[in-house]
Amino acid sequence: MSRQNAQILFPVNVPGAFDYSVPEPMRVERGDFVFAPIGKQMKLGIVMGTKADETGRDLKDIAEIKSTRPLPDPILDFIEWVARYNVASPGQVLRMVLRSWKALDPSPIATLYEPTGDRPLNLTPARRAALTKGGPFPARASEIASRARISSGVIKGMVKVGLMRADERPVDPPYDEPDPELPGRDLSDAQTAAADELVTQVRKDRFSVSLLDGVTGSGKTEVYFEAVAEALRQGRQVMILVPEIALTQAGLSRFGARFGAEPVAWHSSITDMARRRAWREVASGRAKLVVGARSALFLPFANLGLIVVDEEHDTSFKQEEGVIYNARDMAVLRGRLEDRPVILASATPSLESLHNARTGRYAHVVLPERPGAITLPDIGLIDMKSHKPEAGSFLSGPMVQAVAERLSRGEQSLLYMNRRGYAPLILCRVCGERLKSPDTDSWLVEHRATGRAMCHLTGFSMRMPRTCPKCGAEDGLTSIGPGVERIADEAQTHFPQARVEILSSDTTATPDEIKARLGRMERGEIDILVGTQMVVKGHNFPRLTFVGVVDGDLLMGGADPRAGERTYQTLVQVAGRAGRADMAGEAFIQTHHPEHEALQALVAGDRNMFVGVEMEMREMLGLPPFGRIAAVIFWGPDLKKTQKLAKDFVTKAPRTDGIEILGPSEAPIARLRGLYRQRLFIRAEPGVDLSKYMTAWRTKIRPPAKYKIQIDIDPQSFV
DNA sequence: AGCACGCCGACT
DNA sequence: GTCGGCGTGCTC
Repeated sequence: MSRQNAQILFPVNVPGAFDYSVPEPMRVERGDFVFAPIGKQMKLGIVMGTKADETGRDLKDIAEIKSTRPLPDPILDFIEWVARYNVASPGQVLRMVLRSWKALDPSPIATLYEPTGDRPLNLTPARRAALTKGGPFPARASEIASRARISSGVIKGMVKVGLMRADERPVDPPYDEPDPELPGRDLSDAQTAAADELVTQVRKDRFSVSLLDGVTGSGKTEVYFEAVAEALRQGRQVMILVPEIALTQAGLSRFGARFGAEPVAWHSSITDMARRRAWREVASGRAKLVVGARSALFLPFANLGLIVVDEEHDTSFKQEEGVIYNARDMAVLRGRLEDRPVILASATPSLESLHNARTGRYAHVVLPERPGAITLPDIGLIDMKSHKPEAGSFLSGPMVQAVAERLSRGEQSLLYMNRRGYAPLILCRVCGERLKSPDTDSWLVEHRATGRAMCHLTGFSMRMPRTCPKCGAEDGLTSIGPGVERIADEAQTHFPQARVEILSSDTTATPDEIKARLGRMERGEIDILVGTQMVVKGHNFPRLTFVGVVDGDLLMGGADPRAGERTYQTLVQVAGRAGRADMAGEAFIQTHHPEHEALQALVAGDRNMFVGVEMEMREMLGLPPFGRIAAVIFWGPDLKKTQKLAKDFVTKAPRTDGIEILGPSEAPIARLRGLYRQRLFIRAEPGVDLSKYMTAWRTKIRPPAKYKIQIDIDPQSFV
């Protein structure tokens, strides 16, 4: 038998896999974890393929095979496809998969302690503290000690006298198994029919995509739970992707209630220990139900049975840094490579998914409104041209009137303002200076609650200055435009006796505060809640009967072709907060463009009308889903040279039919963290392999040091 | 990613 | 005169 050669992919940013020689008697196969020397270091890599050694090319030897189960074939394919599709290196994608590869080793063993249950009356204070404040058990002595503020010697002493039990156990125990046989909520006939359709797809056990399309309150979650239950019954694992914001304890407990066990949560801010445990249990196939943010896509499921993307239209599924990808699209890709069904669920599906459903590529499972259940409130538009508030105010007469009515009836109002802080612009009346973030073309936002001026893009923050930093004028700085804080102030001025609170994802608010605020809102202890995007999702406030959208135009204007779609989706979700229980709801949207089709469709409660107009526009312009778009951003420290890089790049464009180049031009945020930014759009006709085209193009030019070319396939953000 | 080589500022 | 700052390039 001849010596084996192996292609090894390392989790580093190199163009592809490297060739190594496999010393006999070692044999490797695709998916094996190996250690091999790369440069001066020994690194973990994955065998992507093997072949017999031909010409004795001088290759380094693989050092060691790790005796763990190999990565399954579908995820290896997935790594290569994701890299190719998004014009990234496979090594970067592998890095996302191997985030917690240390979990391959057996779980570390630790001595864990738990109370025996014995509770004599005459406990010393330290021992009592260990039992009452030391939990949850079992835990390491050091954890119990720090929670109970005692020394760990106390715990050892308690073992001796039989108050605690010590056990050698794996630190990463398996999770509780979800139980698919627990009864779900009662489903209506329409829901049962939809659930049956999804269950049928799961039973087929093959790749398929179903778009589960149902208005807020139609019970989408309960319906796809049936498909989840079916996959669990088959003994398979289920991956559920949700927008980051939905990964709250409240969001997860819905799953716990249905399946009798909390799902495994995966997102960017879990602890290292939780991450390692989750990765290990997912890779072994023991973790059955995983609910995660977009990065959960890269978990190495051993036995995947179903993928669900909840709120599939949500923009937070787009990763904008590092490897740029759209998790919704990659979820469909993963489903195809795993040959398993995918469910995309939304009350306001993306136009791309709707198009795929209409052309028959996706199954379209539509949930009608539940009879008797109140869904969308009555929606009215307030034309701000005829209902102009006085200067420095932002709530129109009809809006204030609507809130006043709710107050007098003891009902709640929600004012939606998708801008954090007090005012988005600080302007000097004397010299006209606009306060900006250092080295960045982005205004500083005034935050009165903290007395600071902050950049929401770079995280820069400073004490709110008293004098103009440019001309030194005192009292020249004015706050321009509204943020949630300012709207809350204005509401409080109108209604001094009302209980007004703010809900925004701000640095000042801890998760506990936010939870407490939501609780107060649910219990009716708040009259007027002023909130950002954060209030949009999933909360049910039974006494909320009025939603006021302060600025219905925020997302419109500008050159973003998805603005209309996003406005529509956001407004449907916001308006849907009102009147979910048995009280009728009403929503007002303040706008300068009441004629806009997104708003007209909203008032008419006619999604098809909006979708029709929007699709026509997209088709005419050759935009997705009727064509494909890529964006290229050029970054560099010198404006002229960055412009030149962009122009040179354009001259190197491979000549192909069906490609149109738009630009280059200055990016909307023309300078960020000291770097200038130029931007280019590429529009491709449907038949063109845009990823392949961009890859070929990218290899033709090498940016000078400190200059960067970033490619974004299917951009969502036009900033 | 991480390691080495490289070319310019503050130390004995 | 050297130590070391991190900017740049390379790893089968």
